[in-house]
Amino acid sequence: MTMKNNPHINKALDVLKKSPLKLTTQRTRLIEILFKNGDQHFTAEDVYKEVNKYRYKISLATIYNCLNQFTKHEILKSVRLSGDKVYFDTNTERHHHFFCKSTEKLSDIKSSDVKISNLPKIPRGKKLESVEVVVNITD
Amino acid sequence: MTMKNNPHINKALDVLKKSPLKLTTQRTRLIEILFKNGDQHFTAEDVYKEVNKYRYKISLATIYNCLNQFTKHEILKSVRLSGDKVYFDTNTERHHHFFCKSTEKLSDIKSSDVKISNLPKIPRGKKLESVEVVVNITD
DNA sequence: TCTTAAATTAGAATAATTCTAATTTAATCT
DNA sequence: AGATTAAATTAGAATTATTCTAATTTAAGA
Ligand SMILES: [Mn+2]
Ligand SMILES: [Mn+2]
Ligand SMILES: [Zn+2]
Ligand SMILES: [Zn+2]
Repeated sequence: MTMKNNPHINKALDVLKKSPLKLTTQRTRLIEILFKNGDQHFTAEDVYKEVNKYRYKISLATIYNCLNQFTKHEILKSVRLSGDKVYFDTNTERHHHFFCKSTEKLSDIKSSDVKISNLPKIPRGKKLESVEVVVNITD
Repeated sequence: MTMKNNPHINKALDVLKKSPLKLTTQRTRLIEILFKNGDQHFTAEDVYKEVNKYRYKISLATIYNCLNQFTKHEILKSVRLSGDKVYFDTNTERHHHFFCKSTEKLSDIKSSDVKISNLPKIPRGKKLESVEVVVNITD
């Protein structure tokens, strides 16, 4: 009875099932672990450590493969910011972040909570892709 | 008569002279090259390639050392964003950026050109360090 | 000119991520 | 169910940006 019917997990598993990706043991296990507590931010290394606390082991290569595939299929979102590591985010909506330089942890800022005005026009010939706001904080 | 009295170069050299850093041939040369065209954004590797087009060679280790020291002494500013490489910026004022994912080039957005309102309050116990806006664009 | 702390350098080390190529497995097809 | 095969998993090697090490050189002051 290990935490059945968690809506975050089920939603992510549904997206996986509707994608062309195969439903493997590793992918199912990863989704169960990553989504069990709702919105989270983590690096590949975080996931590797967390996953391998359990009896079932997953290789680091597979963790990278899965996180990247999940991102491509919008089960996760990747967040790249100051620092060398890529963060993955269970929140795939458009939103912004606090980043604490002391703890190296991200937290969400709802897109609707920030109003950006007066943005200069996009350079000629280019098109807008996204606007990312990072609010850096410290302890 | 190699481009004497360029105000950008002179300003940067002045900051260097007022700092505790020694005035070496390599540092002077770097400042002459980096500041000759006003505001620029570049990676260490960019600088390495550019510098070594001239007869006077500077090692990659020295380029990293200098760029980092310059940043510490506010001759340059570092900009870290999506992607693995650190960018250095001759504009040390607070400002924001366009980042073109196709060309991997940065361009400036004046801080005063962007109005950010409704930012949620900083998490308890933390203090604000900076707000960075990156407008991602493509060709 | 002498002294010495700081700077430069080549090359080794590191760290996050991707790649390679061998093996296993999920899903489909008799 | 058993056979087939493209996709997935994996260990370990490779890659890339950056930092470190330790030997040598140099700037700046006495
Ligand atoms: Mn969240
Ligand atoms: Mn600029
Ligand atoms: Zn988030
Ligand atoms: Zn800039």
